[in-house]
Amino acid sequence: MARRLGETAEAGKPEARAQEAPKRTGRPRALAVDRALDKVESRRMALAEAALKTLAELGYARTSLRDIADKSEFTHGVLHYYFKDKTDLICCAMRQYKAVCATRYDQVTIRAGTPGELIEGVAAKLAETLREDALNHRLWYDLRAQAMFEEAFQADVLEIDQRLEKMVWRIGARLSELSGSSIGLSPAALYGLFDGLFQRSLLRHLTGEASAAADLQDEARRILTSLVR
Amino acid sequence: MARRLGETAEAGKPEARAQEAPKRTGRPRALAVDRALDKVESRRMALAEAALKTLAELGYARTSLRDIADKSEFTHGVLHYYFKDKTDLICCAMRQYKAVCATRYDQVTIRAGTPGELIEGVAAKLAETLREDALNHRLWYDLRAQAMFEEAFQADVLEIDQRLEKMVWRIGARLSELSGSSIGLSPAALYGLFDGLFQRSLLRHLTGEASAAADLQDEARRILTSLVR
DNA sequence: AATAACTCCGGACACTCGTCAAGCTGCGTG
DNA sequence: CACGCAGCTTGACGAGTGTCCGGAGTTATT
Repeated sequence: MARRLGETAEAGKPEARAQEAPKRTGRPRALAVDRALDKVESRRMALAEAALKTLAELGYARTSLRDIADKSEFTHGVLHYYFKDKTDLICCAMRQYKAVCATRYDQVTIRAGTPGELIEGVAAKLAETLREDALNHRLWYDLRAQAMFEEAFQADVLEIDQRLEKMVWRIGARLSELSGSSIGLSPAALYGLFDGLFQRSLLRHLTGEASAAADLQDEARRILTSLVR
Repeated sequence: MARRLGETAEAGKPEARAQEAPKRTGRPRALAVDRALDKVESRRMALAEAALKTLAELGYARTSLRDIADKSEFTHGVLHYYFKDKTDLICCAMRQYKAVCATRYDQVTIRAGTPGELIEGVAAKLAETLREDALNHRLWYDLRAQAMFEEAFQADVLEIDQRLEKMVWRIGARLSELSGSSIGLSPAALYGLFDGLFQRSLLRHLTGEASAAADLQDEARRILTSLVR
């Protein structure tokens, strides 16, 4: 007989407990339970990664659960074993994306020793990102637009947005520190500036405009230079 | 018996000729033909408007042709009489949107007599737009994201994007003219700045942040002021 | 008046979708 | 060894999709 939600006290569909506190307890047999939880969590992560890959390729509107399953090593039925529904899966995928997204420019920011180095490094990194990670970024813009319609996505999107704003601001703050002059834009404005510029460049890049990355690099250099002048 | 595509030489599904040159000729009987074309065109416009309304409400991913027809005075069967397919309808709707979208700030730009008036006017208009036309704007961001996945939308989206950039630049040029000092940003950068800022504010506004519009107004004022300083 | 063309309706089609239930397999525990 | 459960597959369901078609009603032409 098949299991139903809440049928057994100990077991059951894993996502029910995956939402709960993942704390390790010192009780007997906790080790086996922990290993099981780890396995569940690693499966969830693998499926979320497949979801990200599929969404980046097809876009939110054209991605079905079967598409996602095809990109994983499982079949479509498993998705409801590890996730409550499609929304739950996509939210989980976004949280996974979140963990990586907002540190991309930190190495450049930290390593730069002069304003010029920082400006060149950031501009080059922007162009590199546009060229080599365009699909993931178009997914981000897609999901952010979806969040304007679908309440379930809003919390995660807002948090990612804030992280990105802080990351951009770290660049601005470092630039200010290295140059000794304060930049005349608020964190929100600086983020809006680079986000808008990148989105514009991404659209052009994806529509076949070959110079989009180089143009972005030039533009970023010019803007950053004028900020400290 | 039902018509098929290309069955008759003179008549046929109207969208086939709606794509062609809509020039009025001086030949006999042209008047009746012209009136028929006008009627077809007005139907297409009405349906495209229903499409825009529906898309703004539900988002691209959740909008079906039946939803659109429900918002019009027709049933779903008519859509394929006036449009080749769903993509054709949405593209037509975008072209209709295009006609209005890029003149929103021109009145403010023209009427302002001092830099302060222009800055205040633009900032106020931004906030007003956020408050009163949020749904149409989230549709725009949605469709722009879709264009990154769907080739059919790219041409129209790119053209709208260029119009918006020019509109923003008209503000910048006027500000430069009124203040006598050149602003230190390129058209692309200025557009990216305001587009990014507005998109950020829209997300916050739609997620229930009550101060989003006021914050946008303050931020815009600050930015514009610092551009001419 | 008769005929043709234009408009529009509503149902039917062949899918695809998210979801769920039943059953198989292999492993670990009693 | 037998049992039970976790993990996964397979197949089915009902709802919803874009598209197409036959026909009815209306308008225009001859």
